[in-house]
Amino acid sequence: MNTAELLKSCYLCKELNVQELNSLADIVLIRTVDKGEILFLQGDRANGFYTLLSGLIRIYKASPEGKEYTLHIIRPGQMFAEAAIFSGEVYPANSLALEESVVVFFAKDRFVNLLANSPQISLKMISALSGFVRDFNQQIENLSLKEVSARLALFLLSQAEASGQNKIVLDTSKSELANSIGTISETLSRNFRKMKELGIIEIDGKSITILNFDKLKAISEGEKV
Amino acid sequence: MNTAELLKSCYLCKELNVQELNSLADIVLIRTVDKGEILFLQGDRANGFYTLLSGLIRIYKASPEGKEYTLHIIRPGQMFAEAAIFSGEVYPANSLALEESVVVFFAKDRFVNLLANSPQISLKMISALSGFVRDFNQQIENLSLKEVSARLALFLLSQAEASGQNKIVLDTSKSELANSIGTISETLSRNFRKMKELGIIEIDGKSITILNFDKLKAISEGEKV
DNA sequence: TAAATTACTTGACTTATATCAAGGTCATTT
DNA sequence: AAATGACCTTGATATAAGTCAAGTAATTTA
Repeated sequence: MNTAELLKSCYLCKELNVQELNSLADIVLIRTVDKGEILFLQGDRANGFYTLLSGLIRIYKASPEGKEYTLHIIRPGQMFAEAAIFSGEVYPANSLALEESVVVFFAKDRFVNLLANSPQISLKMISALSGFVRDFNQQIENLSLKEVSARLALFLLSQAEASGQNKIVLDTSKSELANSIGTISETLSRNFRKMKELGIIEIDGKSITILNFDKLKAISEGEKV
Repeated sequence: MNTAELLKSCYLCKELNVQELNSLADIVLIRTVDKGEILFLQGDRANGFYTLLSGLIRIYKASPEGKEYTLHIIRPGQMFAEAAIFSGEVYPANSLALEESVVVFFAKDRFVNLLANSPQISLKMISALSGFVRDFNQQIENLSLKEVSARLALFLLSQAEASGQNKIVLDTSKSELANSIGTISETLSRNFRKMKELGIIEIDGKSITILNFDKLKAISEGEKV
């Protein structure tokens, strides 16, 4: 895969078109970091920020007494060390690869230059990130719905709404779905069965048909199943 | 409060300094929307995007058959209708104030102009939003820790780490804390008591002192209490 | 200061859901 | 066609946490 294609997987670049991705690709540096390797240390001169393409990075500080504490665990797609580039000239924390990782380095000078010349790119980045902020906010709201049935109902409704159809075809395994709505496959399975028995949905493998939208909506709003 | 101060509460503007906020303030329009009022309709010409300062906005579409469905519920701090400004020239959905709301309108032309002249502002906006994306991601991770004790331990540790002290003073009510870690006050109360009995923490009203960091860490990682 | 309101704690009870264990279904390989 | 393995379903059980109800402590109002 070329650099532009790789970049696309970052939250930051989600809205960019091929041309824009290419102009970004020209100014970044892609680097592989081995498991256990240090990417930068607290106090190192900070000339830019990073995004993570794959792997896992730990950002941590060491207190004067020598105790370490974790500030962030960085997951693929995320940007990190961006605070450094204007709050000061050095990284305020250490970073360590918890797994073999691929990172993208954005040199501050070149990045600012690019933004100055293409405000359209700024706009798209801001927009993309705002969208994620909104979605994650929503997801946090949803996860605090206590019942699995409510979260499942919400998932089904949002899928149906997004496609404009009453038939949903899962694009993941049911275990993954379970995980994404904050439960386990057994519980998901039981919830599906219950809804099926009540005539709310019909299931055939990965395809689910909604038969009773109103009931599903009521469940998503907390009604007992 | 003046416009610049109001703007500061948006995710977008979190990193901006007074001067930058002022230059933004010069190009935006603040508007109050009554409960039940429509801000824009699907198909309306889109010259810019919004952020919400207070209130609650529903973004929804109407299907050809006349059925409505909600795309997003916008909460204070969030940006909305930003997709419109480059994907097309019209808003792709309707927006309705569910409560009396205060919104900020950013005209696209003026905003792009500002970004082009001050790439520093772009950089800070991108950085601020990236930070929120990371934090929310983290919060989603944390909420899916099944045990309340683990979530509470995580909260205590992160507070202590942030302040560098082993004494935490809550800046909210305990009910609010309960809600923010995804439980209710009774359960929180019982968890506090348990930790107190085990000598892990000491509580006096709103101030909590951590006596055993290691144990707390173990609990945050799933150890039974 | 007393009364009243609000916030927190505690106990008894119920329930949703995770866990453990077993069996079934489906697709792919041999 | 039999065998393998991944995924899903189902049942039995245990338990964390929510609900309901009552009491205590803290704060505000009069």
